[in-house]
Amino acid sequence: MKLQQLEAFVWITRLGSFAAAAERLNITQPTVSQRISELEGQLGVAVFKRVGRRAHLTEQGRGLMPLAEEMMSLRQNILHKVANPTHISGTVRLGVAELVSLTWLPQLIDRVSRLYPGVTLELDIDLTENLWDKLHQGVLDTALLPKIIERPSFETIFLGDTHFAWMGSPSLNVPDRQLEPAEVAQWPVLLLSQHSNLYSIIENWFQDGGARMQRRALCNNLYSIANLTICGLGVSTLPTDLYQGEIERNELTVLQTDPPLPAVGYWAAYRPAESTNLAAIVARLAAECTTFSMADPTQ
Amino acid sequence: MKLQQLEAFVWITRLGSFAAAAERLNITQPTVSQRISELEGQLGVAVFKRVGRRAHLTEQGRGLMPLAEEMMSLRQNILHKVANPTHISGTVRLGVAELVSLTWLPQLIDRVSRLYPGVTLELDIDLTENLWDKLHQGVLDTALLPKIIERPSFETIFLGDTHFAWMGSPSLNVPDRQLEPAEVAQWPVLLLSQHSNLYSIIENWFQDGGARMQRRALCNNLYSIANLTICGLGVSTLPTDLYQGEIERNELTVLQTDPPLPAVGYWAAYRPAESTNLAAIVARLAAECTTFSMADPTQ
DNA sequence: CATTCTTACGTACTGCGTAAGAATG
DNA sequence: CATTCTTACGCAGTACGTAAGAATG
Repeated sequence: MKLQQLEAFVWITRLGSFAAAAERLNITQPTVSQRISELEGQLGVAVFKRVGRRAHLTEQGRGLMPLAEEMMSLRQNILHKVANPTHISGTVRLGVAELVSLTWLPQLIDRVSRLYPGVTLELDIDLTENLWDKLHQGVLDTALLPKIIERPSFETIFLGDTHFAWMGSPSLNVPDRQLEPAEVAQWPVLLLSQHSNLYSIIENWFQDGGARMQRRALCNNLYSIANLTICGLGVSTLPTDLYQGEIERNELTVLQTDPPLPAVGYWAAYRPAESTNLAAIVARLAAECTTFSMADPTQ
Repeated sequence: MKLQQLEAFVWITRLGSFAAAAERLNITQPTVSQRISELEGQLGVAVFKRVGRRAHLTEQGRGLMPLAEEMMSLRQNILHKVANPTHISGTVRLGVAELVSLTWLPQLIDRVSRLYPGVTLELDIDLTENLWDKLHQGVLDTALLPKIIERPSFETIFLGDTHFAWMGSPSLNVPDRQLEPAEVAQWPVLLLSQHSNLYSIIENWFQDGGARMQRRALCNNLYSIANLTICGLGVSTLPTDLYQGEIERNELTVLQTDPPLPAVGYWAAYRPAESTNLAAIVARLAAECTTFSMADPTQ
């Protein structure tokens, strides 16, 4: 019996098909078949019943699953507790909300590559909802994103709050006083796509203020939104920390609003019994990066 | 990281040398070296410090040991709980007190080979003390023997009591009444060797009765002692069940003694976290055999 | 100098991917 | 007919044993 066989078994069970497990493990699907048939041969029992083109767990398979998962987590335990970080190698599929990609991500990558030079990060920058979906599907190991609701099937680590403010080009001649939602609504709004977390925050902000926004554009790319804002095409909600430079150079003006925009909490999420607990390592490093950068933003 | 590597590591640590682990695992010593250097390479830390020609655990090695042992026992857990017994294979080194070899052993072998056809038993019939030593050394997986004192490092399963009686040839003209130790001492005694459990029992029996025996012969083989007894060379303590036939055929006579000989409890002993928990399986089967045979001695 | 671990090397085998096949919805 | 698993086959890397070497008590 080999660890690889159990690993294949675990991922087939989690993802529901041999093919999905193969993709997840970066091996071909026939190889997954082979690992399972070897496992079954050595145990002397079938762990999957092949009904049609779908594989379901047999009774024995259901018994095996918790033990195999324990095996996987024990392996990772060994790697954590006794292995030299320099020699840990593997790939972490890291989903990143775009805002994070614009702030802490470079630090995180730097930190990972210094502490775990053998670890490769596969980045996927996407919108919040898509990231959760991919986490569930097992396509991602870890995601850095705003936590909307509790997801009991994942561990989460708090990363930090990000503060947003309405910003616009100085050419908009924004008055230097508190503005209410209805006043902000006089300018067209540049928004992140509906799948994003920020979209619903802004929608609520206007709704609660009894105003209706005029959407100038939806975009799935925050960086582009900032550019469009600088060009004077409308107002948008941007992270204040990130655009401090533009504000000081008078390329962007902050709109003082009442109520202010709520702070957005960001979290690292990962599967608790991750086959590679590199997922957890990266999540923890991410948390370190943000506390670090919040204490000393120049770093 | 592979299970084989951890297995080698565990056995080196238990037995204290690469060579001993190699013998234990039925592989060559260079192969053990290779497995360890691979393990160390993949963990990026040395688990043994090679001081002189002796290998001692490093700090990381000490951390690894409990995790590796847990891994081994988890593997065996899987084999037990989900594997088909017919497909379980391996070798169990079974130490057997000679008395057991003369009574339950054939049943045990039969039972093992019927339930676990893939399992090979390597029998080692020896005296009690030697069996304990070999268990400690890791040469044996399981031993069936009288339990003299508590051995906290082993699990034990009670097998049953065996009753002994003084026996002699009818040619000795044993009187048909209760004999005291001093009277038994008139005949020369045929004894199991000093390393045996029976030896000390008999020595105590005479001592407590205030008598001194005349030792005719010490032998490490109970079967031979029985033969010598039948030939009239002296008296000996033999298991009553086993020699019922000889008694009925008037080849042996039972000496009625006061006090009678104490019953001897037999136990199966094995390492708790045995790398192959086949050790535990065999111990349990042994227990089943004896209860079986005591309920129905014809089987 | 015997014991113990390491290194070197040849061989046999295992495990993977590609490609083709079978089954199913 | 697209999707999913199985089978067949060839190649490459792995893992073992033998043999020789180094170190030590």
